Amino acid sequence: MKIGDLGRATGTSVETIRFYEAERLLPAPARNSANYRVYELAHLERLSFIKRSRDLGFTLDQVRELLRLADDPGNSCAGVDVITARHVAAIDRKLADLAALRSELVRRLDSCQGPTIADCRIIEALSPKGEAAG
Amino acid sequence: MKIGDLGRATGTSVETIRFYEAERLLPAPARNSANYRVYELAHLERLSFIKRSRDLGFTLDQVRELLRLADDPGNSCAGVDVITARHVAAIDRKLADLAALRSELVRRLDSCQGPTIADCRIIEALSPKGEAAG
DNA sequence: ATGCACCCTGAAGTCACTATAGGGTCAAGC
DNA sequence: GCTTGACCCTATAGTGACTTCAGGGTGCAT
Repeated sequence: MKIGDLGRATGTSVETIRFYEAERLLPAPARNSANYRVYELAHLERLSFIKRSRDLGFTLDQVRELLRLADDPGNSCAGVDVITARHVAAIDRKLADLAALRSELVRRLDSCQGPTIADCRIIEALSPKGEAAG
Repeated sequence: MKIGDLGRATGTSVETIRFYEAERLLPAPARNSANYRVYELAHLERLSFIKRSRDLGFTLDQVRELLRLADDPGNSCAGVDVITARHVAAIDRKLADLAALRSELVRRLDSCQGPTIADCRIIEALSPKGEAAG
């Protein structure tokens, strides 16, 4: 299996696969006579794991840790739970931040009286002189 | 007003102010005999505008556009509304993505039976062989 | 022989800063 | 007058997770 096949099979770009190899997330595969990378099933499985983890928003460092834990079936599951729970907490913070941000923006959009910048409540709210309107 | 004063007045770091100057978001101020930057009220107002916009999650390119629009009071307010509405839409997408992500993670956390990696439903769900569990 | 899709490496670009190295300025205190 | 410490300066590199680019090699069909 060549790098393009692996990319199609996992939904990962060729460049990203090479990047993961440089980052030591994915072991360097064998090369054929043309110096092309030749991947085995194990690579496909490992890259799938990485892809799923990334799709779930884990950072590469978290993925590294998850891979390390997953590599030994005798490890305690607690480490995985901690990483996941922390990640959920981080997502909760982001959700709260974004929701606050959104309501602020919508409030400004709704109050915009236009038609020109001179009357625009959004610009007014962003400008220091528009403090009272913010 | 020196760069440190401006930073304290707006809640921006000195490095960020210099960065904004290099990015031409903030005009280069006059210098005193010691080659220190000397800021006027106009700089304070412009940096406040930038800071508020950034706090609302606008990208620097969006801030640039908002500044351009804000600079002419005769401009139509519509441009500002479009930028803001697009930003709200982008936030909505992010909120939906994060919410989906969160429920996925929580589902996996809840179903984790532990105690070891061998029984861990999270790792199982991330692994290709655990497809049926995901 | 030509075209095209695919592969290779190494380096630079993205975003919005942040940090670091290596210096200069200025007021206060001894 | 000398040091200490807070502030200022420039230029450069680092962050995360890729993406893009330059410049080339390979393999197969026409």
